[in-house]
Amino acid sequence: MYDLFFQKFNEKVPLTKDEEGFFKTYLTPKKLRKKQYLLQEGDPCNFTAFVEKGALRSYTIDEKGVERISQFALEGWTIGDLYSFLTGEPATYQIDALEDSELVLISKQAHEELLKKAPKYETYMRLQLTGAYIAMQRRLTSSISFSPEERYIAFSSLYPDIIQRIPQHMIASYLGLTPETLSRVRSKMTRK
Amino acid sequence: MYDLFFQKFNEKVPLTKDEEGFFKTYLTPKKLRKKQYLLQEGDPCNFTAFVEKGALRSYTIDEKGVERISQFALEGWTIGDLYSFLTGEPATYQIDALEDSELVLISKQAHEELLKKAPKYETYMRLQLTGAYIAMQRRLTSSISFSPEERYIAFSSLYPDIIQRIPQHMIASYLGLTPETLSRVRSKMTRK
DNA sequence: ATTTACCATTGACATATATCAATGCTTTTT
DNA sequence: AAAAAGCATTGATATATGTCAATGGTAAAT
Repeated sequence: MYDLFFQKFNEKVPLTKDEEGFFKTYLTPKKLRKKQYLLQEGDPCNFTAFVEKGALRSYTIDEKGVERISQFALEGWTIGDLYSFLTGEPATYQIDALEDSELVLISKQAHEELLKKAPKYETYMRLQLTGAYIAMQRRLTSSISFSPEERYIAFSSLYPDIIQRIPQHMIASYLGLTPETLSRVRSKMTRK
Repeated sequence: MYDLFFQKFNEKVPLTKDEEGFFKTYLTPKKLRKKQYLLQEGDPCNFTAFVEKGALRSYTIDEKGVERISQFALEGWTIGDLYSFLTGEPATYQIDALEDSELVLISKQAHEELLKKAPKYETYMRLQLTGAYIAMQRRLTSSISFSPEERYIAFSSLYPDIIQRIPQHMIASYLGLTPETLSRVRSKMTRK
């Protein structure tokens, strides 16, 4: 049930079996059907979710009803609304399942207790955040400096598994393009 | 010399005077003249720099010689190339001073020792990173979803001090615009 | 004090991307 | 099995932004 979670955790911070057992008491499993919400806009996000199986996305909807996807999460990734999680403010993102999924949740309460009781958890969190920060910086640079075609190419080579599993118009949304533009970019690429 | 550094540190993680004294032994002061480099592309970034006084920027230069500013840092901010700092890889960013500046450096070596010896330092780092992550997420959303005018307005209200002190064409670069476009956006705004 | 570098603005024009609309295909729902 | 929904593609057109070039002002360097 928590296999992948502990595999990833151990890659960052090695744990003994006893420690794993201790951590397990703070984790909550959750299953989600495709299209089901994990988090609705306006609710406070009182968890982070690790994806054992499946695929999710976080996104906003603007005044015109256009979806803006801010993040995908496949197996081994973590997803949530960090700002809301840390501040208790209502979430600005919505999260739902793109496929039937199995998650491992860490509630805000568990998070706070673990920070107090388990130094290894704080280290894990720091490393998680570091990775997320670097990935986001790369994406920001890409968004500001690169053309749609360059962004799509970079995305494809970084996340080939997402290209396989996720509808193209969602990738367009993630890249900040219209579906039409992405379609044209792709057709221009294959013609080359 | 380290006044602002410890003020900000204490806001995140309170320290006793003794602890401050302990931390001080790991810090290095540095002064920089306007236009001087703190970090050149290709050198590994073996420090993070806290700005006591002055202003800096980090940026890349693309094949065409165009500067892309990725970050500004005024008093109380921290700047560096986190990826390079953590991995030891050559830096992808350059950093230089926009005004005469006074910095507090934490070397990579100091960073690693502090992580081992001072749990409060790890907490401080985690909180720093969390804040940086949230700020970057906001900026990314802004970059993908908002028009140049909206981006400029958001930036102005978030960082009025930067608007005051930094040349406009650098703000354009940060926002991912040409200087001409930013100029026109501004003139359209005032005409309203 | 003079010269030089830096900077913001404006105009004319080119180009990339969005928007609106229609079509056919595939998958899901009933 | 039929209907509906979701999706990718393509065309025509509009709009926003970039590019190139010129100007005048201001601050910095000599």
